[in-house]
Amino acid sequence: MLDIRFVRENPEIVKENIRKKFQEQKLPLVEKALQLDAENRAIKTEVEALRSERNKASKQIGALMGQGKKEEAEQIKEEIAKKGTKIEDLSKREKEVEEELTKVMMVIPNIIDPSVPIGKDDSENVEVERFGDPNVPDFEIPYHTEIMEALKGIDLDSARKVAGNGFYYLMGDIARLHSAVISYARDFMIERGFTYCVPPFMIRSDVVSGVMSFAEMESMMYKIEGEDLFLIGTSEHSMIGKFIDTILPEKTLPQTLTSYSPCFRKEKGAHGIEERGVYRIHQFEKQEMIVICKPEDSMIWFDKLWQNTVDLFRSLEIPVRTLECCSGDLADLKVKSVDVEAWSPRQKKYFEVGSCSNLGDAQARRLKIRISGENGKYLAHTLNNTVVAPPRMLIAFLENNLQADGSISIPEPLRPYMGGKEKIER
RNA sequence: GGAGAAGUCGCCUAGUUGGUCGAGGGCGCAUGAUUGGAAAUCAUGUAAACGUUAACGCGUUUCGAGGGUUCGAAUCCCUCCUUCUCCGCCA
Repeated sequence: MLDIRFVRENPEIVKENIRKKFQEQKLPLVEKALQLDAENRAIKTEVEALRSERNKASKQIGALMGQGKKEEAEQIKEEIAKKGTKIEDLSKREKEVEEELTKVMMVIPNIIDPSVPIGKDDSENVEVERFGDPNVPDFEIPYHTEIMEALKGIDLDSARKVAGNGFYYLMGDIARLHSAVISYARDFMIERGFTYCVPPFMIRSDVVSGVMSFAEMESMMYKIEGEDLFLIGTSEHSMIGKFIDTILPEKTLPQTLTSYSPCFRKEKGAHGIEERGVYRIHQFEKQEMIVICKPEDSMIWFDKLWQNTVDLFRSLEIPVRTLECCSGDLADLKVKSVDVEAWSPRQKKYFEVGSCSNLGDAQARRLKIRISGENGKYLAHTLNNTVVAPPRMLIAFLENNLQADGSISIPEPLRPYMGGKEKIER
């Protein structure tokens, strides 16, 4: 969500930004916002003048009543009553206009960073850098569920009976590996100075609309029946929500947090649930990192954040690359975003295992997350990034660590979390 | 889940027969005076959002949130949220 003042002063920049994101259908919204803004201010001027008049008169009545001059007071009362309906009408209109304006402002996309490549959709995302050699072994790598099943590590049939498609039972050493990865990732981030946090797994609707766009909400969030609660799609939601309506002193920044949570997603729309496996599912677990910082620091933090994920995967010998999200693929709230992708020796291509985003002040404006400093108060910047989401990362892990004999070698750093095991065998 | 109490300007607190209360006091903080310097003391100032203005300023709204009654609500009514105490239940 942009600042209405920015739109007022820079309508052409806002329009150009919409064009860059290939959302031409939203161009008329800019004019609409400007018109609603003008109307809003005109109404405010008028209604506030009327209210001012009424307030003065009310004070007069108070004074007269105090002096016992009832008749004079009654006279003024009548005069005010006549104007009352006009104030009411205007107030009503004021509210309508404000609501409409907010609605429009909610769907005008955030201004993207100048460094974001221009492109229509995900096919035009740009590879930035590769880390590690994408190796392909000389034996065949099966589909990840087959690797897991061979190790008695997954039961999708039971999961379908119990919860339906898009759920899983992880079993035995694979389940343990899953927990090991989460624990390892947690400690990895704690060592880098992040504060560990376990947040609420459900959040209220006002937080939901503060942290994501309406479109996202529709396609992602599960609502609890009969309650004003939603299951979180990622701990970013409750972690950024943690700062709703707060003014942070400058010296408390940056806030760097790493959080664990299960994540629940409808996955409605574009992709849907994959038929077999744990690539795209309704429920998974994730270690996340978020940063709240001063606006001038957000790009520095952006680079530090994705680097953390790259380092984590590299510490487990998994080749990765970074892929920059092009303008058309960038969610409306985001200023810049880069995906971390892991190498799949089976598919001989990279696939997404994490996403790092700089939201600028968009979430901060919706949630009123501000910073107080020497030069007054201003909106914070918010960022988030995946440390690791184990079910999906296990695909990369298993494919890259599979041995010719069907066993899985466990990289050194993970062994303490696996009871010292060096490999998982059939 | 049941019964009761409460939510005021960074913190503590005054304010319940509705009217000079957007709100008094204390602490904290800022500036100035005093001092060789500090402490102490004294003085002044100290919420946010929005509108308007070149600016000083002026105005509107906000006393947990949202509605209502009224010319006028921190004060009365309704709904919700949160906290505390007691009881019940339960990882």
